[in-house]
Amino acid sequence: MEPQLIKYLEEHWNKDLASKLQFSIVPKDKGGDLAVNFFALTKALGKNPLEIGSEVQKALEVCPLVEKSQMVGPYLNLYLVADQFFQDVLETPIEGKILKGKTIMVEYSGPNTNKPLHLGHMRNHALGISLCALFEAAGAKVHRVNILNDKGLALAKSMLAYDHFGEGKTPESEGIKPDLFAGNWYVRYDLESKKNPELEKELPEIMRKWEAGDPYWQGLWKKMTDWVLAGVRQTYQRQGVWFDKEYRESAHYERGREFAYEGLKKGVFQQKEDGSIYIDLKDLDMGEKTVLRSDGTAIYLTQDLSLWPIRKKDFGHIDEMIHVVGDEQDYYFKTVFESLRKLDLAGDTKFTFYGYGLVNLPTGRMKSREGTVVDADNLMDELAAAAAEKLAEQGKFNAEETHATSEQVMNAAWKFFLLKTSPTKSITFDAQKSVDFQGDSGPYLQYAGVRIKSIFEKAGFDLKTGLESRPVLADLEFTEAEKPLGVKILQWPHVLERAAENENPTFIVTYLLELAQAWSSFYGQSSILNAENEALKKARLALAAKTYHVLEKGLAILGIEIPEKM
RNA sequence: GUCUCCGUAGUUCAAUGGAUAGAACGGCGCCCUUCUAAGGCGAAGAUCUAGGUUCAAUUCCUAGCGGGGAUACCA
Repeated sequence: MEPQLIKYLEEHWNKDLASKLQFSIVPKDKGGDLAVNFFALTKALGKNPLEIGSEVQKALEVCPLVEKSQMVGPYLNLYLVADQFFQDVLETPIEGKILKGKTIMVEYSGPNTNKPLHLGHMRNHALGISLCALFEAAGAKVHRVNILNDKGLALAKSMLAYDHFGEGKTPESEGIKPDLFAGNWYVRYDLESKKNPELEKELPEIMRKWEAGDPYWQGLWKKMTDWVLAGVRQTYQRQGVWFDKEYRESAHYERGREFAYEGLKKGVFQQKEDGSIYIDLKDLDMGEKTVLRSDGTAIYLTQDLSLWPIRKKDFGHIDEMIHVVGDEQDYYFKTVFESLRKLDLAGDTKFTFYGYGLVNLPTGRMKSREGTVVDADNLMDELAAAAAEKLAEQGKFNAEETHATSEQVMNAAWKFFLLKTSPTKSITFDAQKSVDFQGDSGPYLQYAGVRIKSIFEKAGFDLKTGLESRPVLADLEFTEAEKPLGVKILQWPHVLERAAENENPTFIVTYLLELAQAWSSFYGQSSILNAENEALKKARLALAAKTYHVLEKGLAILGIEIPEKM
């Protein structure tokens, strides 16, 4: 609607300045459907908002789009001609194009292969899933990548414990999820090393043998990482996490060493007397960062640096590389990015550290040592059980439906909870509250969608075909009752654009809540199937279908599905 | 010390420099012989402090106060 208004005003008011007008939402109960403000033009015209407003108001007097207009304070509130308004509503695009032509790589999850996923990963996943879907909805090409941290001291500890006490047990023989099984040996190491501090001394030897390719330790390593990965992948699938490509640290860390020597030869890295190699970032106030230890082994930074060229080779040009990681790694990633720049590897790629705040518990910070880490699978089970209980009360589901739906509701619950707060803020995850589906919640949004679906089922045709056979506006008759919901729908493209530009799914969450509220309020006040006349009924069905499609898209961006029933 | 993120109703969160700061939970009052009450309607309730920039500041700047986090040959 704005483009048509601007076009009209360019012709009938001011050719150069009309496009600078700012449109905004009319606050509740202010009257009007769309507001125009003139703050940006006060200097250019040397007039105050009221003067400009009345000029514009005059120009719009005979505009076919505007029923009437009214100055309220510095704003000109427009009452739009219903036909035009609702045509715009029904034609609101679901997809955006602001990122069209852009290629974005998103790295997320980054599990350690020594234990199961926990609550912290869930925030990472909620953000990773939604960022990727958001960019795609805004027109970008997205590559989802993962880095599996499958080597290191932690894994050596697990191997040691299994080697000493494993007795050949397997996840199958014990009947537990393989990542949990493997993770238990990591816990076991902690326990045993407290009893017997001597154990710790065996670790360097294990690491050395593993790196040297010793068949026994390589075999055990493969067995244990495979267990963890098998379990982690089960969890990924349950959560809707997937990747175009997974990179294993173990597969390319060797390359890091060559990489360090190459850099030294080129003169971008320096060497110390003890043989260690470092990159000088003092000019950027970041000190010196070691890239190769004095004993010649690579560190994680080196692995990260050497991974980038591999990724570029795999995927070609990338406009933006986003790392979704906890914000405590801020400094670390700054050094990675600066190093890539110094190495002249960054090209024109924009590197983004997407840091998110910690997920705390009401009792404080999660600490693996204190056993306060919330396991992802357990949490999801808990949520799914709560959902299943609620569904059972409805009494219209068989066991299979209950399971499928409770999984959908479970995913909606935690994803919503972890996305409704801005990424930069830390979250206190209250398990009790997340199980409570009252009010602002993922299930609330699903419920709104389910109620729309239900209406269409009752009306005897499904939503998809309802969309394809686009309603003819002439057959429809809208009233003021539909306006607030229409206004909300019109905002969608702007919200999508802003969320994509700011790389912030929280904007989508907030919007969907408002949309669902507008829908529920409309639903509560106006009957659709029993509307006063056929034209109004058709109009309301068309509006309901539109609402559904925006809601469905928005929820899909958050990684949330709308169940058939609930 | 330095860097960084954060500070909004009793609580958990929103708010692209613009209208009366939006929700939800909790507490209060309503609404199920009418499309699913996991819902709707109504009333109460908030910007850490002090300066500054601006016609306009929750938002930007400076200084405090309070809380996370980072400052490794860990990741």
